[in-house]
Parts: sequence; C-alpha cells; structure tokens
Amino acid sequence: MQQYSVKKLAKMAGVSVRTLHLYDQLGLLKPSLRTEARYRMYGEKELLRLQQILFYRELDVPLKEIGVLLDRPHFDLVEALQSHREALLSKQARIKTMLKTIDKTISHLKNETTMMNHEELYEGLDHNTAGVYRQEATQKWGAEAVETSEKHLKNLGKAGFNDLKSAMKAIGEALYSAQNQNPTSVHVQALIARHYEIIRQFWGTSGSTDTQAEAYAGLGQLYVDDNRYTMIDGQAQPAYAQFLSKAMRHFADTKLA
Amino acid sequence: MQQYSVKKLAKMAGVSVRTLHLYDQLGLLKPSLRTEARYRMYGEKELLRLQQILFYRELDVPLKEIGVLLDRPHFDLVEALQSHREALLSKQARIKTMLKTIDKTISHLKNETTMMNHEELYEGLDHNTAGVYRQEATQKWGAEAVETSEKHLKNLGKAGFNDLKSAMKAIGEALYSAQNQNPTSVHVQALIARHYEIIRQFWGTSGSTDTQAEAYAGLGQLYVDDNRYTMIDGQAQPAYAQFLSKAMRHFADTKLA
DNA sequence: TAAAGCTATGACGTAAGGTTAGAGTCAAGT
DNA sequence: ACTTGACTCTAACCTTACGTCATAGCTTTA
Repeated sequence: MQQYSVKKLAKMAGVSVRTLHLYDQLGLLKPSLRTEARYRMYGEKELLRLQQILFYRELDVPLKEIGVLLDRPHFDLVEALQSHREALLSKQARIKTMLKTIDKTISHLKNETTMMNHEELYEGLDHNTAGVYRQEATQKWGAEAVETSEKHLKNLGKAGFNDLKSAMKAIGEALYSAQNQNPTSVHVQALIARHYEIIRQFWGTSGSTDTQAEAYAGLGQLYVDDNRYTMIDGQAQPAYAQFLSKAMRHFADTKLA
Repeated sequence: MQQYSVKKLAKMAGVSVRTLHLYDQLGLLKPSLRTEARYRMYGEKELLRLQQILFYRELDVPLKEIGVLLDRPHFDLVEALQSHREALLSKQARIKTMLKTIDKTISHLKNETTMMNHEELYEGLDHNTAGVYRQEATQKWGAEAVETSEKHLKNLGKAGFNDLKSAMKAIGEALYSAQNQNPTSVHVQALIARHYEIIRQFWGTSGSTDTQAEAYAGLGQLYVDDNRYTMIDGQAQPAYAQFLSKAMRHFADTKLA
C-alpha cells in the first residue's frame, strides 16, 4: 500500500505542507500513521479524503463544516467521487462549448485590425489621460516592461489572426508579461479593456450584446484553467488568473450596456 | 449640506459601523468632520467615496490597493460613478433577459407535476438513504421545521403552477424556512436538488443541456438580488443567498452531463 | 562523515473585520 | 431635573486559513 510524506501529498493535491499540518491539527485529515520520528505518512484513503475536503473548500464551506459533512456516518464516498469526476467533465464540456461558439463566429471575421498608437492603446480605459497612465506605469515598473507589454499589443493590431484562439494566446502573452508587476494596476486594466476590443472583432455582430458579454466573461475561466497562466516558477499561483477572470466578468457587467 | 452619523452611513451603504471605524483608521475613508465629542460626521462626498470603495472591494481588491486607486491624482470620479451606474443597469438587464427567456419557455409547459412521497422528495440527492437524511434533519432541527419545509415542497408538486415565477417563489419559501438552520446541511442540498427538478419541468425539452445548466446557475443570482432572501431581522445577510447562488452554480456544473 | 534536504513543533503575522468592555453623549419622556 | 434608551468613542482581544520564520531532529546522498 502506497504511503506519502507530507511534501508528496501536498504536491499531489496542490496544497502547502502547512495546510496539511493544520488539517491534522484540526482533526480534519489525520495521517494514517506516524513513523518512529513522528513523520506523518498518508495513504490512499487520506488522499481521497483530501480531495473531498478541497472539493467543499471550493464552495467556501468552512473547514469545521467540512469535517461534519465528511464524518457523517452515511456519507457515500464513491458517489461523492463520481460527482467530483462529473464536475471535471462538465468543466471540460463548458470549455468545448465555448470553443465551438467561437469557431462559429469566426466566420464573421471581416475587418482587419489596424495599427494603433499610444492613445488608442489605452482608449478602453480613458480617452484623455493615456499619457499619464503610461508615464505612471513606466515609473512603477520601468520602461522596458511597459514597452514589452505594448509591443505585444501592437503586434495584435498588425497580425490579423486567422482565428480567435491565437489572438487570445497573443493577448495572453501581453498579460503574462505584465503579471509579475502589480496585477490590480491601471495598466492591466487597460490590457483587459483592449483584450475585449480585440475579441469583439472576431465576434463581429453576431449574437446579442448580452450573449457577447456572457461569452466574454466566460473566457476568463480559460485563464484559470490553463496552466500557462497559473504556474509561476513551477508553483501554482492561481491568484492572478482568478483576478483576471473576475476582472473580465466585471468588465463585461460594467462596460456593456 | 447633509451630514451622516456612522450608523446612518453604515445603514445606507450596507456595511457595519466597525467597518467605517476601520476605514477611518486606515485612512481609506475619513469623516468630513468630528463633533465636539469626537463623533464622526460624513458628507455626500464621503458617501460617494464609500460607494467607490465597495465597488472595488467586490473584486477582492485589497483595501490598501483601493486607497491607491482612489487617491490617484487623475482619478475621474464622475466616470467611475457612471460605470457604477452602468453596472447596475447591466444587472437589471441580465435579470430582464432571464425573465424573458423564462417566459418564452413557459409555453413548453405540458406535463403536470405529481404528488411526491418522502423517497421522491429526496431523490435528487440519494435514492436509498432518503429516510436516513430525513431522520438526521429531524434530529437536528426538530420535526416541525422539517415538516414545514416538506409541506412546501409537496405543495409544489400538487400545485401545478401556471408560471415559473410562482414556482420559484414557492420553492423560495421552502428554502427560506430552512435558512435559519445550518445552510450547508444535506437537507438544504436536497432542497436545491429538488429545486432544479421542478424548474426543469418548466423548461421542458427546449434548449440544450448546457443552456439549461447556465440558466439554472443564473437563477441563483436572483436570490442574491432579491431582498426577500438577503434580509433577516431587518439586517442585510447576504451570506446565505450567496451560498445558495454558489451551490446552485456548483450543482449545475456537477450534476448536468 | 558532512552537506543537503526533509520533517516536527511552536510561535508570530496577515486581512477585514466581529465582538465585547467601559465610558462618555444626546434626545425624549416624565 | 432626572432617568432611560439609543448612540458613540476608544481599546483590546477573537476569528479563518493559512504564510513565514525559528529551532531542532531525522534521512539521504556524495
């Protein structure tokens, strides 16, 4: 029977060692045994239970509650796991559906995107103070970071992608380059605004405004699901992607009449 | 010029007095003046700024960041307020759209809902252990609470509503009666599962499964927006409604192939 | 055998408040 | 004038779910 150390289990489940220590202390997840030197060792059963815990944690159920839920005498582990599996399948399905919708609307692609100057680059956020924002960003992170980010954006304008997927990938690159800086900055807000503009070109006029807004907000989920944007230095860092997702949702709710 | 005490401002904005004390201490929102007795008094300007703060707080922007954002020299207050207003309009529009969709699908209403027994009542969650769950719930909250809740559900079966709106209102009643208990309980989960079943009857077979799931998850927002479910004892208590909304989203993602 | 890497416990820090506690203040009713 | 009830002040401790040391013991590898 397989046994895992704290580190191994933590890595497998994507949590910190500290988290496992805490869960042990709270009685939420006890190791199956302790070695001579009091090292914690976990078995398969504990791995499964941890999955359950994380599953409920996603819904912001407090840890105490989770303990009660899982320790219910008639809790059906198999059924719960199946539902977990279905949740993953469903997520996959949602992404597939979105891609399908995107593919359909690609056919509307007509007008070329054009070269942009600095003012246009930031117009999604503010018409008049583009220079100010840019200067502010430059002061904060240096000219190089800002220019790299802008270069990506400008390339977006010139490129004329033949599908939305590559457009998203390119804008993702730009966002990625800004990510090590302050993610709540105006600069990132400008990127998000521009992001929407570009994607809208691929949607064309198909679909109601509401549908477009929904779809756009949905795209945010892609960033969360794609490792490309959640891994930094080999460490899971979902905070940034989640902020993006939220910001996109927010943008869709706010800016679209 | 209008002046508000802490309590008044707190009530208007839907936050606690403690929150205002904290924001004052952090320098995020200072009262416009202090009375002789050091009572905090806020003016219109502070009310507006508080709106801004809450706006960004919704996106989980840390308070420190919010301070930086709002104190930016070129921050355009009017524009920000307009965008806030648009956000509200957009929310309204989303609800309207959903109602429209619902109205359209009402025409598919054909099959009558039938009387349910206990097993059926809980089938959304588990086929075999309905009795166990029921017993558990009874032990926890007493027979009366459970029976009241079930009565509502059974009435749903008998009623044969002529529109989805009243169906939702009725199931809302049932959920409301269970709300003072533990909202993460299996009992509430059962209610949610049943909730979905009933609503599905009104959707009939129209729309893809994905659309149905989306629409169902969207309904959760109604609970959040409707004062009926967010006010308890005259106090704003959005936690429950938000949990419901989340749970419904989760259910939609999990249970729908 | 010594360095490198893993582990243990304990203690403190964090964000955004909640929750008392003790004391002062204000308006209304008697 | 006096009391009552509602309101306010500051200060201090509590909370959740961990992150981040610090110190010390254990294991593996060169």
